[in-house]
Amino acid sequence: MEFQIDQILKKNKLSLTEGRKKVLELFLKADYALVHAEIEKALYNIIDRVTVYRTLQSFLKKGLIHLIPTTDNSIKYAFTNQDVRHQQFQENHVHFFCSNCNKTFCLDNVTFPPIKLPDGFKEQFQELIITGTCDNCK
Amino acid sequence: MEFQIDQILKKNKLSLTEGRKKVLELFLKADYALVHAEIEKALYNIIDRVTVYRTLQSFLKKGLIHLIPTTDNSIKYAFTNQDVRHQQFQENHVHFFCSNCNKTFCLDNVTFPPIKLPDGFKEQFQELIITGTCDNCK
DNA sequence: GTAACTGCAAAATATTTGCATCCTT
DNA sequence: AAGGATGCAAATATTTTGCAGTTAC
Repeated sequence: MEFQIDQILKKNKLSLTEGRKKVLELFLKADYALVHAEIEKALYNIIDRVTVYRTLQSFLKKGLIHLIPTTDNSIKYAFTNQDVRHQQFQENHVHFFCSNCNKTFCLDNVTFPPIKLPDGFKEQFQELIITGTCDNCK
Repeated sequence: MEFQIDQILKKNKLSLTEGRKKVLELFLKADYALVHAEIEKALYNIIDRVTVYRTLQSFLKKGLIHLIPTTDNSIKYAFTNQDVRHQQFQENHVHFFCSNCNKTFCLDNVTFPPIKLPDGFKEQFQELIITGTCDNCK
């Protein structure tokens, strides 16, 4: 995995610092979206809270991770699947929020048809958020 | 409108206090979702910041307003259309986020077909967030 | 009259910024 | 060597809590 991590950072023109490697490792190991607090906690006394904020910003800017809409005043970040990156990322995207374990998953393989909008509204992209119970919690 | 405000509060078993009337009035006048900061600002030196927090909580609990997922670490509250309340509220719901004016609208009349999920995932409800430019900003 | 609501103060959290130092390239 | 990244401290911003006083019914 270390090799993969370095590759991803290089490909995105991000310098290979310890903090970035650690944060990226967390995203690769998790199959669900992360919030700042989880990352901060996981890397407690390894990298600083502020560095986590800045690392997330730089990952976001590169498109390495993306934001997932939430209703709970948190920001959820999900690793952007490198394969779908140029295909679906800017288009329709499906996320699943498990109301039991509170985890959010990207459903990269699920698609949905575009929806017709009222006059005057012009769409850029659509994202679907499905709430329910996930595979682990069923 | 005053009559309407009182009616809505009564119907929802909420006492008719000045603060609640003012907050509800804002929701009725706006055709888009509000965030705490907007409400606080609009009612500056009329009702306290803390009361706004508590009023939003009580409206939420009654279903008078509902949450809209956002990616920007804010909580957006939209007035729940009384007509669709028992029909669509717990089911599929469509919101439109205008990337120009940053306002979010409920599209009560737009519907979409349910999406098939991978095995193990069980859905409760789905909500679609469409980003683009709204009627006012076109 | 009583329970619920409100305002104020303060505590607790969360996020951002500045700056000196360290690390990657 | 140089620019960018980091840690620490501190400034801001946001949200929650406690409590005494007030209001709705």
